[in-house]
Amino acid sequence: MRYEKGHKEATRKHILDVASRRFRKDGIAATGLACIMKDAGLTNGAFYAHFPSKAALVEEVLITSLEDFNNEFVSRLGENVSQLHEFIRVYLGTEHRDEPKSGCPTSALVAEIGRAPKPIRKAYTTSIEDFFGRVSESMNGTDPALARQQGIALFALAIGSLQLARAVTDKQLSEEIMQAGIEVAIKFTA
Amino acid sequence: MRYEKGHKEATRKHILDVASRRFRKDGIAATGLACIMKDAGLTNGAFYAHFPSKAALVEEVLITSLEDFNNEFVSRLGENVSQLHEFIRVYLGTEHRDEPKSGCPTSALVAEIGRAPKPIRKAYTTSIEDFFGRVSESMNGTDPALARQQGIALFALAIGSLQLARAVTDKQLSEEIMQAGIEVAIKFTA
DNA sequence: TGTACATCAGTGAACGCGCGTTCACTGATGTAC
DNA sequence: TGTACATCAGTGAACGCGCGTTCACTGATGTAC
Repeated sequence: MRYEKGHKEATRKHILDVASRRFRKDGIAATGLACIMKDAGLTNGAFYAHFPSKAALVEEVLITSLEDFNNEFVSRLGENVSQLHEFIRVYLGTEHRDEPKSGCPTSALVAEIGRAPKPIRKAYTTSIEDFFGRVSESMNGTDPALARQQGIALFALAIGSLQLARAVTDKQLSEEIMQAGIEVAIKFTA
Repeated sequence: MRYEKGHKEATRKHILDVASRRFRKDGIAATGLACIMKDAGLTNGAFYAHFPSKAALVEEVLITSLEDFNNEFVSRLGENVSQLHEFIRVYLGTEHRDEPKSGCPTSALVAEIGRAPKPIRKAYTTSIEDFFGRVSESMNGTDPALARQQGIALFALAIGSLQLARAVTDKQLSEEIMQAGIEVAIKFTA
């Protein structure tokens, strides 16, 4: 997050990083450009030297943050199932639940993406399709079609559980939701 | 949706209905009061004769729409598993995917609820806790703790799948996501 | 029965505010002769 | 080496607009004598 003013490409990347965290924390619609630029240590007007509009920023944030997440996700997966189980435990853990700003972009933003204009939804579709491909590849098994189906459903289970765990105020219920997601996911892929 | 002006209680209910649909369609943050009141066939100022603030409206909308959905959900469930499977097929169907405004409030709003002020999150927690209780009751089986765990995970899988299916632009991928959710859910509860 | 007043739901203009966006400008750095 | 000008990233005030909210008002209905 430390960066020097003056180098345009670095500033652009910096704005993307700041916006990506803000969007995941507060939502896209609820995050203003002024607030992003202030967080980035810049003034309002500088934004339009880097992006043509808020919509363009959103699109690029989604592409880059999903790519980053995909890379991190796939790097943690390997050939054996225990690595997948370990990942699910981290995904449905209190740290990830309590830090949406540095967490999975899909769980934070998927509903808003569903309501967004087509270019944004298209950018998301490309990224998630890539993700599904990588996940199903990493899931070993004789039947690749089944691996893909299980990969998709497991991801849906994970984002649904995380969102529920984030929404409820009761800590015990929140833990229970995450635990249910973990155990059912593990049972199903065992 | 037909209603007569002049009876305060009916107008209040009407505003709640209209707001509930708008929130599910466009999101809470993105929906303005002026737009809700216009949809309801009333003028701006009338709002504050019924609700003290937008936050109060949101809270009440969540309570009532979740209650309505719970009632509909539970009424469709019975003692046998095939009814549960039938419900999942409807939940993860094209009609529900394409009509969020009359669909499940959780799948549309859970992420925004997670970011909302505590009173709103508390209202949601009460409703969803009630829902989990009813679902686990309706799932027959010897072990009630297991029924509850499966009920929670199944719901998480359903909302996650629906949100993903709504977000992607590729129709085929969207169908595939819903199908994966249905098949995994059925396999798991068979 | 007719008149006077109270009640009540809803009207519509206005408020301050923050939004996304624009633009004339500043000040540091690079280049040319 | 010094001077003149171009380039470039970023500044900060301003734009129109729609937001949530307020409030003086209207007009229909209910109540009292």
